[in-house]
Amino acid sequence: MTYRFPSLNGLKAFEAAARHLSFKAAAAELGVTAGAVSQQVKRLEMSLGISLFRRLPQGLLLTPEGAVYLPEVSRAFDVLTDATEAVAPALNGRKLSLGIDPVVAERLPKGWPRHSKELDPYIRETRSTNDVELIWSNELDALLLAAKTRHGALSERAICLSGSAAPVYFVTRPGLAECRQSRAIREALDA
Amino acid sequence: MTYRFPSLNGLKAFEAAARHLSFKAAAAELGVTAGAVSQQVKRLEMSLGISLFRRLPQGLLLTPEGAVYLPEVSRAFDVLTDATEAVAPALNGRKLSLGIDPVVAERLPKGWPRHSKELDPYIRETRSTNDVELIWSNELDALLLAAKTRHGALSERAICLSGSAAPVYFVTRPGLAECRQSRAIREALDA
DNA sequence: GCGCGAGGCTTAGAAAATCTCAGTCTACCG
DNA sequence: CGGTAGACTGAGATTTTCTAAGCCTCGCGC
Repeated sequence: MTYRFPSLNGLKAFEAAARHLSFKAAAAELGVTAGAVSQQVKRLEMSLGISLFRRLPQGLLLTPEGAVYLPEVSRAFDVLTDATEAVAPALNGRKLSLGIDPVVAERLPKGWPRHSKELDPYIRETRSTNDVELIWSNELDALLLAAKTRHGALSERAICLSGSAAPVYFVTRPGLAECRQSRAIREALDA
Repeated sequence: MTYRFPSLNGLKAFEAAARHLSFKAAAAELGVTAGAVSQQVKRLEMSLGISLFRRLPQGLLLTPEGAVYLPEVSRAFDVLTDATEAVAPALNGRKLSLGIDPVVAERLPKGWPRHSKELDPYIRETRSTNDVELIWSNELDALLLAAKTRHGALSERAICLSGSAAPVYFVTRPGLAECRQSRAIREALDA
C-alpha cells in the first residue's frame, strides 16, 4: 500500500533484457529460459499498462518509456545490492571470481589486480588458471586467457594490453560480458 | 548474477515490519496474514545469514544490521516507486484517496488540499464524505472525520487544527496510519 | 494466582507465481 | 529456397507464497 511497484522478478527480467536488448542474452544472465524472460516482461508491461520494448524478429528496441525506466531500475538495484552486501558481507555475490592464465599474469603488473582500488568492488577473488571448464562448472565467472580457445557458447572479448601486440582474451559465461564488473575489468586492462 | 539480493517479497515484509516494529501491523499494511510476514522475514534472514530483528513476545526490535538495512531498502523502494509512477502514471497507487467530512472541510482552508504543493505527492483524490464503510470497501484509504466514530479495527489519530479547540480525526485502514503519506497529511494539518 | 488478550512461531495444505519444454512465427543470410 | 536466430505462446511442472489453526510467552487486570 505504501509502495507500489510490480514484481521484482519482472523488473529483473526487464532490466537485463534492456541492457542486452535481447531476451536470449538476458535469460542466459539470469539463468532461466528465454521463454521465462519473455513472459515476465510481458506480465510487467501488462501490469504497467505500457510497452517497454519494440520487438524485432532478432532482438529488442527500447520504447521511450523503457528508456526512462531502465536507469532508475538499475539504480534501485544498485542500492539494494550495496545495502545487501553491507549487511551480509558473506554474500559478496556481485563480485566476479576471475581466473588469470599464468601466461597473461606475466604481462600484467605484478600481483594484479591485488592492489587495485578501482577493481576491488568488482573482483571477489582471482585464481591462476586457464581452465575453461571452471566456468562451465560455475567455479569461476570469468577468465583472462592468452589465446583464443574453443569455448562453445562462452563470450569472449579481445583486450589489447598497452605495450603489447598480442591481445588477451576476456572470457565469461554467456550474458556476463557486458555487465558492469566485466566492463570495469576490461577498462582497467585497456589503460 | 549481476545483481544479488533476496526476494523483493522478503524485503517488502522486512521493510514494513521494521517501520512498524510489528509483524501484525506490517501484515495489515501489506494485506496478508502475520504468519506470511513472519515466514518471509525468516526466509530473508536465512538467505542473508543474519538476524534483522530481535523478537519480543509483543513485538520486535531491530538488530544493528536491521537498522542499517532499513533506510537503504526504503530508499530503493522509493526509487522504484517514483520510477514506476513516472512511466505508468495510471498506476499512481502510492497516493492516498482521502475522504473529507463536510463538517471538517468547513474548518479547513477553502478547497484544501487542492492547491497544496506539499501534499500533491501524497493525495491522489479527495471526496466529500464521512462514510467509514468506504474504507472497508477499499474505495478510500483514509478519512478526515469531525468526531470519533465506532470504527472497529481502523486506525484513528486525533489532529488539533490551529485556531480550533476540537480535534479532527484521521482514520485509516489498519497499518496505514504511520505510512509516509499519512504522516505528511497529518503534519500539514498540524501547521 | 489465574484468565485473557496480544503478538510472534510453526505446520500442512491451498493458491499463486514462475519456470521449462516444445512448437510457431518472422526476418535475415548464404 | 532452406537454414538459423530469436521472440512468442500455451500447457503443465515446479517453486514460492499464502492461509488457517494451533502453540508459546508475556503483560495486564481482577
